[in-house]
Amino acid sequence: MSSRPSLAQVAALSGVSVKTASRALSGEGYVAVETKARVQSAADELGYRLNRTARELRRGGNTSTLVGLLSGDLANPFYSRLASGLERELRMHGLQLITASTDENPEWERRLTDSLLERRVRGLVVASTMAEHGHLAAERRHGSPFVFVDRPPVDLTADAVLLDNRGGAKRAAEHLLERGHRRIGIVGDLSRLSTHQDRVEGFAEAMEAAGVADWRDYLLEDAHDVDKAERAVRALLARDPAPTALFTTNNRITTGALRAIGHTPFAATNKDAATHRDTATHRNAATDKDAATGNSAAGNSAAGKGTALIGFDELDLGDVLGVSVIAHDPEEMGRHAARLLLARLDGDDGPARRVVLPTRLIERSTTALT
Amino acid sequence: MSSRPSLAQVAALSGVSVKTASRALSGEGYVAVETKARVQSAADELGYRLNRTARELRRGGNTSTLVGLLSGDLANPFYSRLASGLERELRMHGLQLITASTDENPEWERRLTDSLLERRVRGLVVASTMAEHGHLAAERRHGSPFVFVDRPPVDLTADAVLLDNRGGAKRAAEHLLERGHRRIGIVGDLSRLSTHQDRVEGFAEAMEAAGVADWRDYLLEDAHDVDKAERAVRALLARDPAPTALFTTNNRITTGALRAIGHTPFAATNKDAATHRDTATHRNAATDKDAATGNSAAGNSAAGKGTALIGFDELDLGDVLGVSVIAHDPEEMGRHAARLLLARLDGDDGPARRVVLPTRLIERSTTALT
DNA sequence: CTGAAAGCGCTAACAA
DNA sequence: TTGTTAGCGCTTTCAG
Repeated sequence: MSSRPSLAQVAALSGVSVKTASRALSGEGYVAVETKARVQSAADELGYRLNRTARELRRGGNTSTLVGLLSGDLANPFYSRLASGLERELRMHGLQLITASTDENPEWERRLTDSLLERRVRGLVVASTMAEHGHLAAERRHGSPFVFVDRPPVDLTADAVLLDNRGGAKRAAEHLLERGHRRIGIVGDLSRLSTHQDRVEGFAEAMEAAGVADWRDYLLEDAHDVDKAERAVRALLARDPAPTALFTTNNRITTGALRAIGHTPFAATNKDAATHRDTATHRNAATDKDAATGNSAAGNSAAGKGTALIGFDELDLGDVLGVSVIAHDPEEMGRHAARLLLARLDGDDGPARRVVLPTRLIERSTTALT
Repeated sequence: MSSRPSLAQVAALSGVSVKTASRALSGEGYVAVETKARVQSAADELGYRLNRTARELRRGGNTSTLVGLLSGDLANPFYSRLASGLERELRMHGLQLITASTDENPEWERRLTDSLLERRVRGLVVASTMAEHGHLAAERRHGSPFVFVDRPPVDLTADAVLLDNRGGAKRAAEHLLERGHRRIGIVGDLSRLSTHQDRVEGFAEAMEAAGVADWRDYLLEDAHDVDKAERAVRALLARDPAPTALFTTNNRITTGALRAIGHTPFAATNKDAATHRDTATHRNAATDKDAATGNSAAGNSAAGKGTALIGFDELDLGDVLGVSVIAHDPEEMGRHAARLLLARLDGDDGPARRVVLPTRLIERSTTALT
């Protein structure tokens, strides 16, 4: 627990001035080889390690190598893949990522933003959950570049990497309409999120163009987690008349829907049940053998089995399961964000850029013609 | 792009000393309400923001609020869920997570570890990919607590949160053996990883207890990504005699195996193909309609369709797909790591602790009796 | 309640 | 090639 050795101690031990020690260790040059070796071994002996924060303080201004990322929750594959793409790209340029989860809570987002800025991050990538961003206007003047991802800035001009939400959702609806569906349920995330609104809009556009005026009857919103989504879908399928198809507007809702619909490959022998979902519950390495009691998937399969489904976001096992989706590339979004940021750090002071990434329809068995 | 205002500038503008400004803004007290208000408004006017690195430098020692996490790749759900659990727990205690991906490359790990230590992180959580950790012994004496996750430290005493890899793998093998399987293929990750070795050991124990001596004939290792795993499984199934069951030792290998085996729910109508896997490829929002050409999943279904399968790690849609797994809770591992770290930061200097988290068998349709 | 001086660990600027 | 001095932005210490 002895406190860390400083450069001064290394200098003392090797009998040189602090500055010489600094030069020797930071590879600045202009140090006799012999001196350098002596300093090096003194450093090793003491277990010396540069204090990067002190260096950055002295060097002043923009020398931090930290980039902040604010997003909903890393456990969501969309965010984690975004983070992965971003981190890798930054790492290649000597920058490090510091992540903070907001849990889609504006208050947390505000607090964490402050905290990252106090830490003098070099830039900030944010999948914002806030309604507006005027409060960041002052920051921009102080030279911290922001890149918005997934959701655009409101009341603020800044770079952004977005998805073609509207187009993707429209395509999803068209795909279902082409297959003859008219009563199409749509289950969405938090209604305040712009991504949600855009997806509903795109959906609406296709539906109205097809002359389906009452599509709102089958709209369910604010299904923010898998369980809520499962319940929402179940409720939707219980309607009379029931929808013949579903559009789920993100990966978690699609997961919930799949559970509700019971698109299980081997329904007859499937022994899995709702109790298995909570992997947080540990039961001492015991064997779980649930009989079919309370098996929600099987239980409802009669109701939803024939229901067509298409989801926004690709799923990890989407290909194996055969789920039709509107796919896009979260890693690419992260890489793009990194590139925009790096350009700013490189001195680019042009007008704010907005990149819109495409989506594509992947047609699989959940929307196959019967 | 004007540089950030410092406390001195706030002090100047409000006509007080630097120290008074400091007191006013950091809520230290002993400031006249009126003075405090004046300083506050000056700070607002200038857009002042505390420089936390300067504060930490001055306060000395262990005042950083940063905790580092080193792991393979956030895009892997195991790591991202671990990170999520860790981050949330730390956040509740005012600490922030800084993540770095090693891509299972020891060289990167070493470099990133150095970098994090130079940043004076308060502690380090590491899913190490290195063969030994003796080089960190010096660090421990300087008061930076390490917590190893998933894989234990080698040549170093430190806290660790591990899985019951051996027990879980043994249980998997027993489960298959109980169902009458004898020729069981086992596909594993990088053979140098201790987790892999432990899982193979557990598997071996059960196999040998059951009198299956030649299990190694069906062992394939170093299938580190989904594609490699898919190919490995395909090769295994092409053997004569082919294995009747498979044990895949992590989530990515299981994914690859599912693709190879083609456990698709609607095989007859499944239109998905290998080309869809690369979501990195964007094709301008176009519709992908692949005919069954080159559909690897369907193509091999004849070979592997009847093959039983159990995987280590839960899968996102494992319940819907009906895949039997040895499950555990990555978030819990993260939370545990946080707790161990927090205890150390709180002054706990007892002997190194080792937590072993249980696994549990979830029996689903891929190992159902036919 | 307020302030002046010193210093955290490091490096820029300027000497020698 | 090496050393000295000053100072990054903040807080501690000690006086007012």
